[in-house]
Amino acid sequence: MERIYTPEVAHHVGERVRVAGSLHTLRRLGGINFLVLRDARGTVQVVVDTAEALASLESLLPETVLAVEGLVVAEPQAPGGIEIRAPRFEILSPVRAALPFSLNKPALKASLPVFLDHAVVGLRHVQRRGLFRLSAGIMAGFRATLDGLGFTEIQTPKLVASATESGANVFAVDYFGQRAYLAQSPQFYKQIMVGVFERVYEVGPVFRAEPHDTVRHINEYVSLDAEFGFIRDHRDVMAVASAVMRGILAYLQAHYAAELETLGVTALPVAPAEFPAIYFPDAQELILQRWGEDCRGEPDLAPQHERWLGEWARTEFGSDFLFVTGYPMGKRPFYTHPNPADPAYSNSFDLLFRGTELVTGGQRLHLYQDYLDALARQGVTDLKPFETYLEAFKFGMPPHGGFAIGLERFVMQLLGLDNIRLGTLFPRDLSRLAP
RNA sequence: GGGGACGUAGUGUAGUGGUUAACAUGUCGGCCUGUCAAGCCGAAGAUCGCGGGUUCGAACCCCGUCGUCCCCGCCA
Repeated sequence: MERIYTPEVAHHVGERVRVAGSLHTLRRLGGINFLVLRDARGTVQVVVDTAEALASLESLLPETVLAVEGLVVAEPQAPGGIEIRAPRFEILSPVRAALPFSLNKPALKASLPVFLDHAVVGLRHVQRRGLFRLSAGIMAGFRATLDGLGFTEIQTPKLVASATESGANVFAVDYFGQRAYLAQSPQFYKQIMVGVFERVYEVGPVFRAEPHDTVRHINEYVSLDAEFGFIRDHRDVMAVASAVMRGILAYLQAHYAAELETLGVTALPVAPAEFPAIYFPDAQELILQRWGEDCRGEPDLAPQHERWLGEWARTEFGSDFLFVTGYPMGKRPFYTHPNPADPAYSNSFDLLFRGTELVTGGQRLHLYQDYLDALARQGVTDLKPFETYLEAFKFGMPPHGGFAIGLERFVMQLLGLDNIRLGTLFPRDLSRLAP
């Protein structure tokens, strides 16, 4: 008999069906017992009321993998109004060891380190599983939105020869006796590919060797990158970035309602047709006026400043999103395009989502000579590591720009997680390289 | 890299100097024919992270050490 998924069982009342999955829970009441079987899509109750059937489950613990054949019966007392009776069990993979923590309770009760140590089974919990389904939905929504805008998906190398993009620390690896690095971003390659496809995006891992230890940093994360040509300036990039955010949220609403419900998300973030934006120096002025902290002249915003600005966007514009534009040039990588009217500031932006930096982007330089000048200003004398990168500009690149979204941070802010590690399948941090 | 807090059964917690370290959950055994966080009865399970010190006496106080978490810097 062909196996069906648990949500389909309801369509087979009066028939015998075969379902397969994990033993979620077995409630033994004596003469009647209820086994709940969990598969990838849901759960179904199986009534076990004969000694033989019960004996076939003897000494099996939760997470035992089994197949069940039985008769589907409509029963008002059953969860979902449906249950399987007169079952025959086929044990596919018996479990006789107790789990480190219960997976069959509504809320998973394990501390963060315990959960992470046992993530291989902990991820099976319905809520954790739903969270990572949602994460898949964010990637799918990102792709769907950009596909609709004429972008081409690319995959660029994660093993790279030079680690010269910015100040961020990189992981060095041995590459057949040569020094190589794990890519800290696809920046160079995605720009190069604008010369090929004009509009590109990439979903892939990036590696940061920063020894930071906070609730919103990990050392390997998934970056949702986009880059495209023939822009006027960074405002065109912001328009696409906000369209992507709205596109992702709409995609979740359309295709991931069940996961959102499982995770208790009753309302999606407020993403207005046009996201509010504030110019970097104006943001600092606002912080002084509203919260009395003078950070004018500082090259960057501190996390507290971002939280304040997030509140402000919420109360002032009813938006969960806020662009901060024009970060000082000194704080941005060399490929950043300056503001022609105010060259100390850049044509770049951050997008704050509920008061945390979620997206960084901007207009890039596109003229060959500008790159040579920018690198010289950075004190770079050896252009050799930049050779392949610069070659693209030598042979003509359109005005372009792009942005990158941190996937796990998006999940974290969307679901109000306390720690980004909860939004990462197998997080890599200062002390965690396994599982 | 700088600062702060916390380490107690498998798991989550209580216990702030005094016999046998408590509760919930999980596990094991028993009862139970409508459970859905099942219920009731019983059992096992902790050298209180590790090492040293103070004390008649330490889970508790002190020092060291290891581990974990949080904040800042930095970033997505």
